[in-house]
Amino acid sequence: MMKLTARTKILDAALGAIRETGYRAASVDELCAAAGVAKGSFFHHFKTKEALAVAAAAYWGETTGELFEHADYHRHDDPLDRILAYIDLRKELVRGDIPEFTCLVGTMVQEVYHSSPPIRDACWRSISGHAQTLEADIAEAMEKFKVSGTTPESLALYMQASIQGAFILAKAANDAGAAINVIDHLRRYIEILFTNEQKK
Amino acid sequence: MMKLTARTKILDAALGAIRETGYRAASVDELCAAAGVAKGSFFHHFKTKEALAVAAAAYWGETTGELFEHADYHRHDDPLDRILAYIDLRKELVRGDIPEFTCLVGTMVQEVYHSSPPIRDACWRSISGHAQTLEADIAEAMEKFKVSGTTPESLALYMQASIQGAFILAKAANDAGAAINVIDHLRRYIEILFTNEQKK
DNA sequence: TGCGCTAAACCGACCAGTCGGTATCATCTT
DNA sequence: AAGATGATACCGACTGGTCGGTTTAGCGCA
Repeated sequence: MMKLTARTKILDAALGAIRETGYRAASVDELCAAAGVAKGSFFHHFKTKEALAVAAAAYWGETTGELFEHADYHRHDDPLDRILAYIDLRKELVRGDIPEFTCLVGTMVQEVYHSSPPIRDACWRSISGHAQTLEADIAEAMEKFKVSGTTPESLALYMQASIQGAFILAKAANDAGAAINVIDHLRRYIEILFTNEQKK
Repeated sequence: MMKLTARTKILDAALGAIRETGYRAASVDELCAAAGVAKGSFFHHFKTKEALAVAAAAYWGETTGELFEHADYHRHDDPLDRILAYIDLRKELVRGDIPEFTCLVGTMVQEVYHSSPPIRDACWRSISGHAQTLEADIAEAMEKFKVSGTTPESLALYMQASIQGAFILAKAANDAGAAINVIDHLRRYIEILFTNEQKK
């Protein structure tokens, strides 16, 4: 079990606050209050607010990584089924309020890509790292269904882009349904991409 | 020709600054300096910074709306060709530095969807308004190629989501190529969605 | 006694927004 | 024609408050 130290309490608070209000608007004082720690503890554990953001991006990558690692979708024998089950899982995760299902690093990187390269790179590590976990299944499916004209890396990143775009639409429309609609199209793309090519 | 008043100078400065650094980080003083106007003028034209953001989202919708309205892709006879040419145009627009081709409202809405409903709604009007300009072509193509299982609105919004996701990846990877890769997949989806269904 | 950690007062920089004032110009009055 | 009026555009010093970050004093456990 994870220790409930000040550090992890601050990280958990950061995840929630940044997903709600963004990086700049989430003040250190606010984070400390939400985490139930004093400001001194914050700067004891993180040299700067920027360092917290980098740590939060890594923390996000770890926690979500575990979620997907232990998910059921890996159980399917067919690689395409695994990919589609992954998409179904992403769709299922779109539940509750918007800050609860949207992506920390996708939110953060828009704000800081220009002003903070360290945070930007940490966000990219999280996104691309997650995308990489899909590449083996995609490679296997591409071979099995004789799909060419792209690469597992390229397709995995496209899936992440669609999902990130789904979150933007959900936020703008203030409606989770907008995200669901996007994920349904992503599923359809994958489906026909792998089943269509065979008919040629 | 547009009058070069303080108001439009501020709006133009806001477009650039917000796309670079985000809404919160773009301070009023900074915007005034970039626009070459005094702070008093800013608050003469916009009651609050939030009001500027709402106006900027509308202004963004107008200027980009004109760009697409007068673009060449409408000339194709075939509706599918028009859609694909639209995607090709979006791909061509991915040039130069990242702040120059990314979307103002997509950037802004992530930051403010929770804290400012007026800005959020203005962003949604811009996104959904642009998506609507694609619906007629999509409807025509769906009928011509006998595609069912979705709606023009749904597909138009998916296209916007993919493009927004493309921008997020480009920002995170600090590489416009990441956006190109996404748009290529979007094109492939549209292509096989309309040409595959016929073979069934 | 010493050390990892926490607490809260504190600091300068910067923030959005205010306010008193000037410049310009079209309209009305005489 | 000349002067008065009022609306609009613009200016920049100023304010109260918040920001990230520092400092100093103390707590709990070895």
